[in-house]
Amino acid sequence: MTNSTPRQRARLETEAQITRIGNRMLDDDGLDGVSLRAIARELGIVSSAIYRYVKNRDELLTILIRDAFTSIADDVDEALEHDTSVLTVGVTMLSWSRRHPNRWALIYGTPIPDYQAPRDETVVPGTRIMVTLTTLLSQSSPHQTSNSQVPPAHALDPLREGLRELGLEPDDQVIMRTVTVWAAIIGLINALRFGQFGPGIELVEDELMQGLVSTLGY
Amino acid sequence: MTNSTPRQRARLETEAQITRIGNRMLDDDGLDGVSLRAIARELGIVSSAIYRYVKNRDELLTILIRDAFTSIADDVDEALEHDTSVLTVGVTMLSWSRRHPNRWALIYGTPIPDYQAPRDETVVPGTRIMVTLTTLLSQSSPHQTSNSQVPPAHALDPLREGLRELGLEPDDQVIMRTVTVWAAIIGLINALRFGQFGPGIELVEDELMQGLVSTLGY
DNA sequence: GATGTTAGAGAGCAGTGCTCTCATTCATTG
DNA sequence: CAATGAATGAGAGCACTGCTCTCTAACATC
Repeated sequence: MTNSTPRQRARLETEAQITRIGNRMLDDDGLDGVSLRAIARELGIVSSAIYRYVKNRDELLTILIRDAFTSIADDVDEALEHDTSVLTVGVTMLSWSRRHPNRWALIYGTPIPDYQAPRDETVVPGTRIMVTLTTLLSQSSPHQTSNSQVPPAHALDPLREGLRELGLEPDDQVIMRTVTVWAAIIGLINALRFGQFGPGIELVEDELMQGLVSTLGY
Repeated sequence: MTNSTPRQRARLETEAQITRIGNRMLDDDGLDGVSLRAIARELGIVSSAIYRYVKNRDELLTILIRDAFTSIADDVDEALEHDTSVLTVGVTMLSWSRRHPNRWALIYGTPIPDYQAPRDETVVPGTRIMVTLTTLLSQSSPHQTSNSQVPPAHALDPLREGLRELGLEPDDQVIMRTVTVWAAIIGLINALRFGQFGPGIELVEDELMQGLVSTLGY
């Protein structure tokens, strides 16, 4: 006896198709191109029927966001197996962003208006790389002694609490370094992906990442 | 004899009102809240009449973008008069972003889909801070000797050309340092404004900027 | 085989940007 | 000063979005 009826199988298939089409529309036309009506159209279904599979547009976005976070974190994890370094994190993320610019914008760009990320679904995959980076920076210290002063202990409380929930207990120096490195890496990629340096810069992306990481002392 | 008819004066007033309302809607509800129909409604005008004053939505956005770039660059210029340092650039931009988060997202966040910035109108105000930063970094060298290797000369050609058009001729070392510092500062502010570190981090924004700039060697 | 759930159709609401036509008001010019 | 032409606004309409509600038909289960 099969424990799945034809209807159940059809539903799973349709759900998978929806996320597939959604991801494709995101890649092709950006977030604005992701339209529930267009997906329904492509499924050969009337527009209202799509709501049998997806509560609303935000729920679809949550799926796409989770997918993207997972994809980039998987890439980073795999790359770190071959070479465990901050630079590897940077260039791997950079490479991923080059292949999926719209997905990058979805997870690291301007927050989507009115969208509220459901903690349970996106927080965990969304923090994977940061956790990895924190442990990485806990082990290796920077080549240059960074003279960055640590702010008053209580100021870092909320951040420390957030990291504790993820199973980490780094000291304040490491927290500060992590935040700095994190912001710098994402900032560089954002600046590149969003074209803030004008055209032509694509040719030196990797060199810029290398320069940045080495400037940060890693 | 007045060189302006009542009609001309009314037009100027209406145009000013449109940008005023547009800016307010941007501040209040983000870019998605900026709707031509809503502006027309507030002007007591039928929706189609708004197109007598504004070619289309993109033209309004161009105005808002130019305004924002000018505003933040003015702030930076004024702050630098009192204290000429990289840190001042960073904290001033950070402070501006705190006061105008939606305007910040407009100019430094994810590019607006399908929007094409008209070179003549936005490029000049949009590059003011970067030009300032480049000259700043041309004069003062970093405290730590950054061991960032410079990429092959031709790779920086497009960037060098862009800077030349703005009246600058920095050497490659300075270009690399500028790009790095620029990306790091914007990246940190983006990460803060876009809530990538979770809630509670607002309390240490300035300290983070201080730490970042000092880590960069300034 | 009756019952209840699920998938889908279809109409409709409110909102957006934008275009086109028509009327009215104003400014300029013969 | 009267006529011409430009500027302003009204109104209807198109195409698109997310989303809701009601109804019907297919399917699964008891």
